[in-house]
Amino acid sequence: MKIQELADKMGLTIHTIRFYEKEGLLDDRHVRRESNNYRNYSEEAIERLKLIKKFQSIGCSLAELKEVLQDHDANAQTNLQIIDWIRGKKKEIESKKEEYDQMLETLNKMLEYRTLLMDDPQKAQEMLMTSHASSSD
Amino acid sequence: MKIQELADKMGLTIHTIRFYEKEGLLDDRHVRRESNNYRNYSEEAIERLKLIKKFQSIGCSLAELKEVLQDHDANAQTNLQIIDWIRGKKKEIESKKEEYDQMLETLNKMLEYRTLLMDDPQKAQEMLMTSHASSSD
DNA sequence: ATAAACTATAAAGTGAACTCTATGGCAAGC
DNA sequence: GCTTGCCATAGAGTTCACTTTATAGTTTAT
Repeated sequence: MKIQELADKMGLTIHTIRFYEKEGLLDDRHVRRESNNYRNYSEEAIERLKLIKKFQSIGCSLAELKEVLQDHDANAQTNLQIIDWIRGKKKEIESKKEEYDQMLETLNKMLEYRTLLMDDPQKAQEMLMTSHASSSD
Repeated sequence: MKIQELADKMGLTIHTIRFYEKEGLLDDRHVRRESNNYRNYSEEAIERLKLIKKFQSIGCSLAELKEVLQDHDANAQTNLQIIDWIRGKKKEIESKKEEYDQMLETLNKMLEYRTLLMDDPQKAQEMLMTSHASSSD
């Protein structure tokens, strides 16, 4: 598979894919070269890019990913470090989920205030006086 | 309250606080000037910075925040837009939470694989053959 | 009264993650 | 065989959110 095809499949630009390669996020399990020097991507490349996207969406940096996506032929020390990293990430994600729950509460209060502001500005003003649950503190 | 005191309270640098002001995230409810031109922060500044931090932690850009934290003296049109924004954010957060749940599953599988790799590399290898739930796609 | 510690502004610098530009080689259709 | 389009590299440019630097005025302690 050539670069444009992969880019289309993944919703990325060819620039981004080459950029990831340059950053060491892809290796020869994912890209090889044809005789004309064109890049040729394997199916594993798709899985790798999906994994990158997934990790990115939870706030991992590319540098972090580079470490953790290393092949398992790395030494045991690295393996232990990766286990630590995974445990740390799990905790991060769990506390992030709690943060999100709080945020939903905040957004609900904001919505209540803004809706009231449309219907009855007088009452909205009163709401501001008694609590501080708006976007206008 | 002077800028250093606020910075200490909020765990920010004075540079960051001035930067937020320049970006329009603070107004005269939060900062005024003393006769010597020093900034003087109100208690509302603390609440505002807390809100900024909260929104930032769920991935809002400062530009986005500037829009949504505007005072309620904006017109009704703006108010409607803000209500839309809040609704959109709620959906975003809810789907983000689902993503996080999936991610936790992925991490658990990675952890299982990496742990097995320490104890019994042979079996870990077999695991790779039957499923694709590792960092080594 | 002088040093230190704090305040101010304006502007340049940084790092992450792209994104784009310039330049040129290959390939497929007419 | 020429145009169009995809591929290559190298390097410059962009955006965001700070962060640092340079320069200078103000306040506080000794």
